[in-house]
Amino acid sequence: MDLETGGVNAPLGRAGNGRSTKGIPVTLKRTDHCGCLRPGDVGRQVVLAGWVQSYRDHGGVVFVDLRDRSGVVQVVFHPEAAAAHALARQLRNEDVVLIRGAVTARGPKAVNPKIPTGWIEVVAEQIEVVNQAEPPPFLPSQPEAVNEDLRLKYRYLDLRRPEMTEALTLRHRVTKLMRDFGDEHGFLEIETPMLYKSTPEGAREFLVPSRLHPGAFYALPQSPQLFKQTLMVAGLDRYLQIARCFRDEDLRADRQPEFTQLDLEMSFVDREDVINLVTELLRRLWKQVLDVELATPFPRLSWRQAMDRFGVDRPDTRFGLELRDVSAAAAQTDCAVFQQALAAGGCVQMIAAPGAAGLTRRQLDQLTESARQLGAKGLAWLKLGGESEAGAMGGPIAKFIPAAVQQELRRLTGASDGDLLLAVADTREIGWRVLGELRSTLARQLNLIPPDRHDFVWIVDFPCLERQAGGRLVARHHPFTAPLDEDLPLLASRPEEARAKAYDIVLNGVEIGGGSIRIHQRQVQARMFALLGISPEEAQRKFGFLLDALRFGAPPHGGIALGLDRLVMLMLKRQSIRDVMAFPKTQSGADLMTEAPSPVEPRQLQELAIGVIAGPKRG
RNA sequence: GGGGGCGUAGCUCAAUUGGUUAGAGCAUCGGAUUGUCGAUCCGAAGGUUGCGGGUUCGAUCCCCGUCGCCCUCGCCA
Repeated sequence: MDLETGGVNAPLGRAGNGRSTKGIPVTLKRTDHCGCLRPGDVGRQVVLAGWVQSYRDHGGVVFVDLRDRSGVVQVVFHPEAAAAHALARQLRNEDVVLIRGAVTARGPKAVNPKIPTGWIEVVAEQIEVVNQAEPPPFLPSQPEAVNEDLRLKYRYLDLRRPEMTEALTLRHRVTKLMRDFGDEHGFLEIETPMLYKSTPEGAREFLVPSRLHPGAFYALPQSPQLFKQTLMVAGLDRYLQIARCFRDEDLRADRQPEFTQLDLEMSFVDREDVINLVTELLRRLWKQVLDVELATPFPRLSWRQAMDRFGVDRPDTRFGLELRDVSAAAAQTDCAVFQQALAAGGCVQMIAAPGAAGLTRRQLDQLTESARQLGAKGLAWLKLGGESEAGAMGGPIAKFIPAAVQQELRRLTGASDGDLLLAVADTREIGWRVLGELRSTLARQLNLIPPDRHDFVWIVDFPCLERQAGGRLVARHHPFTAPLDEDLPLLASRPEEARAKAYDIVLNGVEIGGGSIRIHQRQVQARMFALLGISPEEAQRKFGFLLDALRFGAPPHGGIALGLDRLVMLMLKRQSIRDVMAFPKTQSGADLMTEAPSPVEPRQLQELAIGVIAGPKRG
């Protein structure tokens, strides 16, 4: 090939904007990826393919930063390669090019230590401009953050950014490892239907009209729960799926209408088997993807311990500020709010905020206000030490607390001078809720959360059931969760106290997965439905296929689902699961790139026997 | 459904107490430039201040409505 021709391209005619590159044949074939070249490649002839990230035209020498998925490398055009040089001078951001040249060591003064390829550059001999780009709405290399709605509209530009490429790459490595791990442990990857039966329990469903059955609908699955149990009855023993799930509820930074779970189910196992397997999976993920060695087994808390110590069932164990029940000490005070709460059968709970005795009255008022919004009647506070002498207590209620009880409170909470005690006197549940929330808020405010911690904890022994405001019992996990064997008798007498063979895995205060051992006996399942107020007819209508399956030889089985998006988000320390999904939706469920959801043709509705009551919103 | 924040040039932002011709950096276009890497230098172009209404002599600024995005409570495993 003639090095002087610089390829087959005619001049680009950039200024005239007659910019078609149609009909120009591509003759070069890629040999290497931009970001992978190293000093060891010096001397090699390579062909690179990628996008122009920036160009620096010095009149003579021209530099082009060429980017592909692997990274960026600097390409140099010298005037001696005249044709290539002439084309290079007309390059613009995000043009797509193929470049042939020699990998060359940079001179000592020309090294750029900021990029991995900064010790070498490619001296171009030939360039083919595959496709010219119009000036994009934003540049993938732009240092300032771009509005998220713009990023979502031009997602293909956004995904060119290294952070996004990194996220999708890591996500791929995570799912690949999950599949490999499952394969090693005897799991079969089995797909389950997306067009599914509507079972209006739990989350609101997306409905899909059936053309062949006018007036009837499929639902998109909230999860493959019932199918995976059915697969166990089928004797497939171990099932795994990277499963898409759909829930039509309001969105958050960590919630999308469609999201992904690692869903798995195993036969002839108990709780320990599932916990051990998932612990090993997580240990391996952190080791092989993040190069972090996790200490296993992970700590384990019963649901009740988690609530008593942290006020929530997904405790962030990276910091202290634990709740303490100080009811016994509070009973020995003359404090009216304490006495009233205790008399009403409630309790007094406290947290000790280290070094927070210096909070201003205004800050304390704000805490009190948020406590009220969370349902408390108020928030009592005590400053230890502070303005007065060491060992003293300050605050509006301090004078009602005898010295001996003050000492007892210090002992119970582990607080000392300079700390702040916050107390809620109310029902136990409100105390949990309020102090659990304040605990997180204070930890952030007081900077008590250590970075770079990976605090996993298993939460076990959840209550099976929960009594709703109206007095009705509902399943806390789902109605197929088996009670602990020793708690089976409680179902008849005190059902709220029965604990379940359920487990959640929590990382840094975020629930990343949950599962249970399922009921595999029809009689137990029938009792559970009865407790939940689901009549046999209703149960048969909604879950008949599973009840049938339980009659024909169901093995004991159980499983878990891990939220893949949240898991990857935490691994990458991103603030939103949208940043670890290729094509996420906005808070109102819109896809700004494709403009879904959109109105449809009347003909389509007619075919589906659907009438629309309210029209779509007008922009 | 409720609460809060944001919306100004293609992008990121500024604009004094409501005041005269709405500015800057990047991107774009033209020119210069042989070692840059957020290149540099000279020049140019670029605005329905999300949209609609109101108050005012005068609105980017104040008020009402509306649309969009984000955070959050409710909701949701």
